[in-house]
Amino acid sequence: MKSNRPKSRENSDTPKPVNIYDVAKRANVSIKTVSRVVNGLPNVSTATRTRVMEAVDALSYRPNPFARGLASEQSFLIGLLCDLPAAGSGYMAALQMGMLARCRKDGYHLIVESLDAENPNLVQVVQALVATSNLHGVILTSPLCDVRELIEALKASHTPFVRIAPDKPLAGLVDVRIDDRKAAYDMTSYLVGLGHRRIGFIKGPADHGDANARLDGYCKALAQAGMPFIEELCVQGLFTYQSGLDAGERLLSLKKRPTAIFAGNDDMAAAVLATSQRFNLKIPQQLSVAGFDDSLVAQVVWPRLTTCRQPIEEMAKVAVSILIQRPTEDGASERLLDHELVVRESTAPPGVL
Amino acid sequence: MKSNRPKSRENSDTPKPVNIYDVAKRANVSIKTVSRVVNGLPNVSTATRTRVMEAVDALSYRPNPFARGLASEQSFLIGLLCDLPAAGSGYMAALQMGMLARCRKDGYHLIVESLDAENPNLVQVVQALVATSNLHGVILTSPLCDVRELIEALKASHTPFVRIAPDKPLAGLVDVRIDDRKAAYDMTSYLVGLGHRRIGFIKGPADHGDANARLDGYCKALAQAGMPFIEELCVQGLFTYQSGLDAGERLLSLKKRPTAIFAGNDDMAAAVLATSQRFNLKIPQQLSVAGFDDSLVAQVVWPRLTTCRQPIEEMAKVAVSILIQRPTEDGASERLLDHELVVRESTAPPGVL
DNA sequence: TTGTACGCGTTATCAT
DNA sequence: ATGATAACGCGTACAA
Repeated sequence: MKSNRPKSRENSDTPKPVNIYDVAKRANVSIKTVSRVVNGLPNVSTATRTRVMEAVDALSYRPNPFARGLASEQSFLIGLLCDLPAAGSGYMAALQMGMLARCRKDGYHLIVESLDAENPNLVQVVQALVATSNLHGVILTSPLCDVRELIEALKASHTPFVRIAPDKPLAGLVDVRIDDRKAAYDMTSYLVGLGHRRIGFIKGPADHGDANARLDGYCKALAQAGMPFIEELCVQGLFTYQSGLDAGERLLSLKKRPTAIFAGNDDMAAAVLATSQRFNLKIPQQLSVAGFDDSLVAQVVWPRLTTCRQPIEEMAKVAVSILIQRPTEDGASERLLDHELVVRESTAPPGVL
Repeated sequence: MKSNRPKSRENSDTPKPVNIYDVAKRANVSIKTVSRVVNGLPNVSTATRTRVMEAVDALSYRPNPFARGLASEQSFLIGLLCDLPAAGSGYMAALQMGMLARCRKDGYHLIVESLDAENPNLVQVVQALVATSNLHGVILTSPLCDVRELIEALKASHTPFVRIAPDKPLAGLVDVRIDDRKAAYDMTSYLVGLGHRRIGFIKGPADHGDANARLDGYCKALAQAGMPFIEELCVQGLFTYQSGLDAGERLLSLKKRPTAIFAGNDDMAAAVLATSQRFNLKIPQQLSVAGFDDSLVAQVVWPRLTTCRQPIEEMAKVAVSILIQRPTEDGASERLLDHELVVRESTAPPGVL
């Protein structure tokens, strides 16, 4: 016979890569039919289909992802791009959990990549990344999702991507987020409702997505309550614990110190807790503290933090779903998920002693 | 000319997948030569080499990973397998950071997969995973790294893997860890040195790698100090914050309560801090608390935790390095890294008021 | 030092 | 409903 080899290995000292030919032979059909069955395509008689399926798991055959990728441009790989400092946070961990769960459901895998938003040749890095890993889609988190050149590079590479909690909406992009403005508004209103009249606020980094919206919400709530926006009560933070320490110090050193402090995220709120210990302030009797995210720390500190829960895992799942379905090829879209106020022991009416 | 197609696209409405043929043509060489240059193989004159390299980045050519994988069995993918509950911890986050950094250095990518150690068909899941993703190597974390069937499955699949911080050494495996026993011994000795005579201990889950070694170290230190091991002072925990709450409660409810508590990890130590608030105990004046890991929480709580730092990122890097170099094809090996005692504000001599 | 030709395991086209 | 056969892009014996 001619050496027209339908492949298979006999010299088995190496395990035994079962391939589509083996299955075809065993089921007495062509490889194309096997392919159809494996990929759930129509036009196969139920008889052959079952016969093939039997062969498949008799041989415990798995399609080779490389061959598949090479032939079909499908990688089943979702890329998660996150900024270096954020990579270790509870927020990111929760995101990953959600993505993982959703990926698993459809046989996708998650590739994690940490980037440095400050890196001057960030674009190069990303280009190399998408080029060398053939991602099915990419998920961008803060603050990466607001870096213009990065977005342009991604667009140019024709890699679908969705942003989670971006700062500003941008033409033609698809975003997943909560209404940070409304959420911060709710929290501030809650504090006002408690009776607080001097409410401090610790901002997040100016380039950071949700941070600005939260500031807006804070302002709006004050305005609506007929309370003035007091410059000195609104200090800059960076979403890090350390920055929260500094911010807290500044707020608590004020001549007229606030009776409540609303921090832009939980890490900074936890820092305020620590700082108030140094100032010998009892929480919540002498000072109310609120955070944002409902991350792990919110429940680990004492007293536990009143905070605003983002449905982080849910957001992650939605983002992956969008990518998998490859919708809105061009049209922008925005998925707005619900937030939730979580009241714990760190807040109370002012002046209760 | 014959239709022996060196491929390339002219009808460019789709971007333009530059392939090795394009580069070859432009550099006036064969694809084999391009391949050699791209892969840094020898036997290429420096003249041609530079010519090829110019062509490469003139066209900004990137080898197609699928084709490469299909032809060479190289995936450049490292798999990180972690248990579901652990996935969100600071420990895992730190591990990832280290792995990411190391992977990047050699053009590898990190695929994260969360598994449920309790899942009865865990083995199936893992088999499917390695079969469908062609991992270059796999990293196992606690408690997955001590699940026998899992290890057997991995062995059978011929996927190289290394374990991080496993419980027991197993024949023929390669492990990366610190000396948990020694570390716990050091911490306990430190507390003894402070003058504590009743030292509580919160164990980690029995099936969890490092947990048992730490218990051993605790016992050894007591013995060496001529102190008895007191049953009621040693309570079970699960490495979770919640379990720490329970354990702390039990220890602090004792008739003769301990003057110091050494928790198996930081999360549980943080919980003890919270519980002692409820018992109105001043830390460290009335109770010393020590943790383990030096994770983020250790610095976020107040007072900050005295703890034992594991070089987590370093361990991660070492693990990846091992996988990349594919060493010790069969021989076992163990890399022992150094730990470090980090003394902060949560510990002090007993009875100082 | 350099090039030719084939194999890797799929998917897809186009007949049957 | 099913099958022969050509891509897909790269590595690599083997030849030159």
